[in-house]
Amino acid sequence: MTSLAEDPHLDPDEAARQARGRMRSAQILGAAARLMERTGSQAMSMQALAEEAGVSVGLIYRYFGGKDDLLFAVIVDVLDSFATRVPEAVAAAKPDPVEQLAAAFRAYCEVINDKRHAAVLTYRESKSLSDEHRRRTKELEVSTSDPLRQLLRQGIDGGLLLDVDVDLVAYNLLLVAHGWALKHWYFEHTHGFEDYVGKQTALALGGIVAPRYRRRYAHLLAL
Amino acid sequence: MTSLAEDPHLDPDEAARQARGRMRSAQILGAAARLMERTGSQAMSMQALAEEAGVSVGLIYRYFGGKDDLLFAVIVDVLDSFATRVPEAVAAAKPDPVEQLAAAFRAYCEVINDKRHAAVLTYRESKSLSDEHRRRTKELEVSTSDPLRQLLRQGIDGGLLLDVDVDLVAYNLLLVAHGWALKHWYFEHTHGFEDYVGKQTALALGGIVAPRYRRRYAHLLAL
Amino acid sequence: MTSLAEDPHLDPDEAARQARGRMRSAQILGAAARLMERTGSQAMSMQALAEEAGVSVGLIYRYFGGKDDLLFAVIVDVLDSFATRVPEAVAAAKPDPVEQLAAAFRAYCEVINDKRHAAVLTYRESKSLSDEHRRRTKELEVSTSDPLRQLLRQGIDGGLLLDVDVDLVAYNLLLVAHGWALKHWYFEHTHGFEDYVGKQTALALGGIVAPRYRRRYAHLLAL
Amino acid sequence: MTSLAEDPHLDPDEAARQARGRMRSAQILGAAARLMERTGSQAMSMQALAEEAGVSVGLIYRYFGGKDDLLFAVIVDVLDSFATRVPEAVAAAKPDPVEQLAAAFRAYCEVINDKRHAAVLTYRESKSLSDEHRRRTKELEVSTSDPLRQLLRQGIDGGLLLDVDVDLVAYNLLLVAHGWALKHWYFEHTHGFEDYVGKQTALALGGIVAPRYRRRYAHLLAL
DNA sequence: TATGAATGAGCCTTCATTCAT
DNA sequence: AATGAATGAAGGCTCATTCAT
Repeated sequence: MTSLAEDPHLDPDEAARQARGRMRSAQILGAAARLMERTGSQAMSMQALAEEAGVSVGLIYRYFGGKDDLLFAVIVDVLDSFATRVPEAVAAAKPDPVEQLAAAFRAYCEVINDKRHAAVLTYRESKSLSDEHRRRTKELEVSTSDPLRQLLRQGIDGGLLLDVDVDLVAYNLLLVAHGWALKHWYFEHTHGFEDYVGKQTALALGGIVAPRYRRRYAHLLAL
Repeated sequence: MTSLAEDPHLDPDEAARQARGRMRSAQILGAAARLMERTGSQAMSMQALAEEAGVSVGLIYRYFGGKDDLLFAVIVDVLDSFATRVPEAVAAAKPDPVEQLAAAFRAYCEVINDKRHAAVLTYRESKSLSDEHRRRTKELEVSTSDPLRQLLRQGIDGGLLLDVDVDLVAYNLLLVAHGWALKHWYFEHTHGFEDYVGKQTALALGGIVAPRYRRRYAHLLAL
Repeated sequence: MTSLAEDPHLDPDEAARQARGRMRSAQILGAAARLMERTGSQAMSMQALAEEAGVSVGLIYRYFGGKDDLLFAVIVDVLDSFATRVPEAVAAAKPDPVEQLAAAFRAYCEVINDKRHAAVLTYRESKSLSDEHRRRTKELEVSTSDPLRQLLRQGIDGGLLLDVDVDLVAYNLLLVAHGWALKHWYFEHTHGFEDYVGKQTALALGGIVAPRYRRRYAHLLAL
Repeated sequence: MTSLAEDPHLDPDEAARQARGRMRSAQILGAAARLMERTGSQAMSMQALAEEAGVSVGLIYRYFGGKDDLLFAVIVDVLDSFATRVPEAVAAAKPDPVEQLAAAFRAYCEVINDKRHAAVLTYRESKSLSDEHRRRTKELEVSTSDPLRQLLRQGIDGGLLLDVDVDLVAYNLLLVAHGWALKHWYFEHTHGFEDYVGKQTALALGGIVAPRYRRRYAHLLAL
């Protein structure tokens, strides 16, 4: 009921309980993402989810407020992954805006590939969210795309990129990254994931890298 | 549902009846698209649809087989518009693959703008379709994107465009066209429709027009 | 549940345990009465009761057989108070049937005032009891009202009271005593408890005291 | 949907529909009162009600907003009967406050006897009502008891009755009237309805009729 | 053609009860 | 003695679909 800030020195029982709780959450969340992707969030019945997750119906309600919160939690889980892994990828890339942009885009795609089931929900199920949840989702989406916008801005300011509409290009990159999940069933047979990311990177950068720097980024622009 | 080519020799009563029938269909279809866009197809109740359309529940079942058929009909209605208006736009454009490509893309965007409510359903509600309907929807989508692929192929063969992956670029163009409907609530405040189409055309072509022809298409590439 | 007369020779540990047990019982029983009065016994969830009582759900089941037994225990607790305190009040009053009747009535009212939460349950929740529990409740209610009937009979036999229907008058007195709990929210602002008891005593006796003895009981009959 | 004030000249179809609607309402309301009395309103399941009423579950929701509204409707139905039949009885009685008081009390008892199932609900189920419904119920109860208070006031002003607490006596009369429903299972074997009403009238009036007028109302005061 | 009353299967959610710790 | 995670049956309610008028 009352839970102090998680203290690692808490008694072991409490720690074990929390660990089991997190496991349960993940177990249910994963099952929910799978089912929602398969049939849509509205068509997913809680009984079906219980079966897929291997728990009882009642237990789902101990961990999540209800169907709405569950959808929200699945979406937040993806957006959180973006918030974690994209900055990591940027930090690991060469200290160059364009290289970092490519790395960020790849990171978006990788998260989407990892959480393919959940990623499409952002696009498909936003109407099923409550007003409050929709608002918070939009906030997260915006802040999630911030790295892209910052790098684009840096590239433009440094003369590496043409003076494009930053918001629009960032939106396109996200759209294309989600495109892998949306038509995954189609592309995984014709293109592999690496192929998809490489070609999309080349297409996207091809339209915005300043001509004089095209040679420098030839490894990214090669079709 | 199945309507053979109308017989011009039908008696006048029959003609009037068919006209009223088509009007009823459109009336219901429009209301359905609006409601589905507002809340998702699953959340739309047939009783709510009846009210929105200004008819009784029973009547909907006289014109459409059921809820599934209704969703399918709404989607087919959009895809039909593509099939009609894109070729028209191509025929009306200058006889140049790149010009025609731009015209086709604009036509896609215009249809999506006109039927914004219904357009998003293609992305959002495909999982709600029956297997048979989903199969036919995919078929239509593929044939719908044929003009793009043909024009890209022509442009590449004529040396006007770089040797890009035709399927991928066509997919991107459709993705971006639908992007207008998906984030319409966001862009309509920052970019107008014309702005959106112009900039997206420039971005897309900027990445694929062969360098030596960039000047010829400067009016399309201007950011 | 079943508690034999405690053995005074029990070891001290056992005694302490029993004491804690009784405290727990009272703690849970009080919380149950409060919650039941607030929302009805059916609407009271065992988890809510656990929270209100400050114990775990499991513990409730160690002390009470289940929800049904709990309701029964709450009701029995009130009826037990009647069985204890009414005879005490009668014994403490002057040795006169009418004085004792007034004292008994006052005692009923006092118990009801003390256990207002639980008292209404007798009226409101009898339908929620199992057949067996309902039977035993009725038995207790009847024996609970015995003092009233006996005193009325004595008064009539001694010529102090008119020859009224003993059962009916006893029933009325109980009804009016419970009336304090039923409309407590209303009367506590217009009449105080003392006012209520005094006036009701006067009204009830006013209708049944033999005319020739009205002066003797003027202190009870004054409106 | 839009229903003008009921016009007797409305087309016959509409009239027939309204008639059937009222029949359905009564059919469901009666079944609800029976079941609620038998097991309590909370324990009554909507499926059980549907079966008892001989309709489908869904239909209940066409006529009543839900379980809450149903309970409220049942209670209002009783209170409405009071509002109708008590004034009628007063008007039909001799033009004398005490005679009219007795007639009013009898009318209360008769309504309660007729709608025994529903009458107890006022006492038992008030906690199951929503705040708004409880407020409106209380309003109705107060106005329902107005005739009693008025007649008592008249009797006192005319010197026919002792100067008793009007609110309290009115409350007692209602309590005793409901007492017939509350312990009906007990009294119907020992007293008949007529016996109950007669004796209660005598008891109640016996305590409040001014001594000098006791002979005039001997027919009401005879035990 | 058109209506809308009626149906009932199925869904989300709650909660009494159990049991491993 | 005490906890609370876990279960699953049951209930309120919705809504796609039918059919008499």
